[in-house]
Amino acid sequence: MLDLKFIRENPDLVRQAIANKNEADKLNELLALDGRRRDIIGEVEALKHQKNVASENVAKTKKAGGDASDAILALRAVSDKAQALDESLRQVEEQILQLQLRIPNIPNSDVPVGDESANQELRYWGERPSLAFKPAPHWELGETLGIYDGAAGANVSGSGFFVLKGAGAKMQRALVSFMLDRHTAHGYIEHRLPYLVTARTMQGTGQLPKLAEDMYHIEADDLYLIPTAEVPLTNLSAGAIIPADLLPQKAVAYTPCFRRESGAHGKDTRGMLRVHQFDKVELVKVVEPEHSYDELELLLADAEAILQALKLPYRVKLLATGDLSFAAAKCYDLEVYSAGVDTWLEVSSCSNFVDFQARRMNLRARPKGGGKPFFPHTLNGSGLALPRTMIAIWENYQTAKGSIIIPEVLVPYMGGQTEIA
RNA sequence: GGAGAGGUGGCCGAGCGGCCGAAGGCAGCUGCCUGCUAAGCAGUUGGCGGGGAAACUCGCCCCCGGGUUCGAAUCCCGGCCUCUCCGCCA
Repeated sequence: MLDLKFIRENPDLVRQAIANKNEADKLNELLALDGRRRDIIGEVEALKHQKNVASENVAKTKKAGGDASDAILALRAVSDKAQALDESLRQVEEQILQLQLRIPNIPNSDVPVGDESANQELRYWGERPSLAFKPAPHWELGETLGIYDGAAGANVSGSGFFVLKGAGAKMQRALVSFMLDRHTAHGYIEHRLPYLVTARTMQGTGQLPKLAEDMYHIEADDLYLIPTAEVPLTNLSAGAIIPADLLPQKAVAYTPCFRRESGAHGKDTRGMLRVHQFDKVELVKVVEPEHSYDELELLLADAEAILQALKLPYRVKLLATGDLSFAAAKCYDLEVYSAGVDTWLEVSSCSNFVDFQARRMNLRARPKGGGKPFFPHTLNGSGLALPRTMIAIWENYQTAKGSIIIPEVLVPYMGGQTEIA
């Protein structure tokens, strides 16, 4: 979230960001509450000071063996009044927090303003495959080869779930291992994470309160299934003050991701394009504020390296303000071209959240020589989302006879297998 | 799931309901001393918020949230977490 003081001092900037991100504008309400909050604080603290002084006098009187019953009687009134004020302060602060949690991050100045039509396609990499036959979509390929079973997924869990079998399942595992190996070679520390997290954790990275409808919630224990490893991975040190010389922290984790996709019914329903559960390898960085935009470029390059190694054609998009997520200040999307469905599939979003998430989760860092703790910047990016990466492999590497050539870098991870036929 | 123990500052560890934001120790920092290091001596070292240009000042913080009280680290209730034992279990 944004610093209350910053909001107070830069209302126009904040209002513009809200408009650019198409969020509800509750700024005036927030500012009014903030004024009330400070009024109450002034009052309640004066009262408490009075109370503290008088209370000390009671102690002294009693110690000296005197009678303090009059003073005590007078104090009771002051004490009650302070308590009542404290209660209204608590209420105002809760209201402020609820509003504050719904104010989006401010887009960085180099982010194009506008809706998704203002997104900038920055560059293309690789050649789209030129197939001498009409490429089949992955669900046809997969079902024919016996490596994908959509019906079985629906059978056990309903629509939006799928099953991989044989070489399909193995390729998914191969991709996970390959990605983890690449990223750890680039200095990311591998993590295994909980898939269920608390509401507080969801709030830390910005999923709650806004996206409550998009997540699976376990009622009995009040836990949420993670929609991305970003959530547990970024929150690992939430609430703590970490030594700044531990920065930058680079972490990678493979987890399944669970999404209700409540707003997306009827969209991309075939195959593995949009599903309720999918695997993803995620990169997270916690860095010094002054380096975060450089780190974003490096993060993007680390994600791109996977697509390049797999020889999959892709493009890089810089998202416009209207397409930017609630918590992000700047974001690049990586989209892979997939021949069967003949579209660009988003396989990674690389974002810089600056101090927005750190402030929400109260994650701070202590400067090397000591001094005031500061909010580090957090970043994340998929490296990469699995089903769509695999879709692109199946569809781009398919042959006229219906088999799939396995990308070279994956062959060692597939036990030497070079083709799925 | 059952029974017990415990959560205090960067760490260890004390703490009768009233100068306790908290003894003492360690670690850190600053002086002094000293060929260097160590030791010794003295001082110093938390977070958040309000006011102030600033020096500074006020309030809150002893796991969290309530309660009792003029006054709570200290008493009461609830929760969370950690540890030990038993049971169950991949």
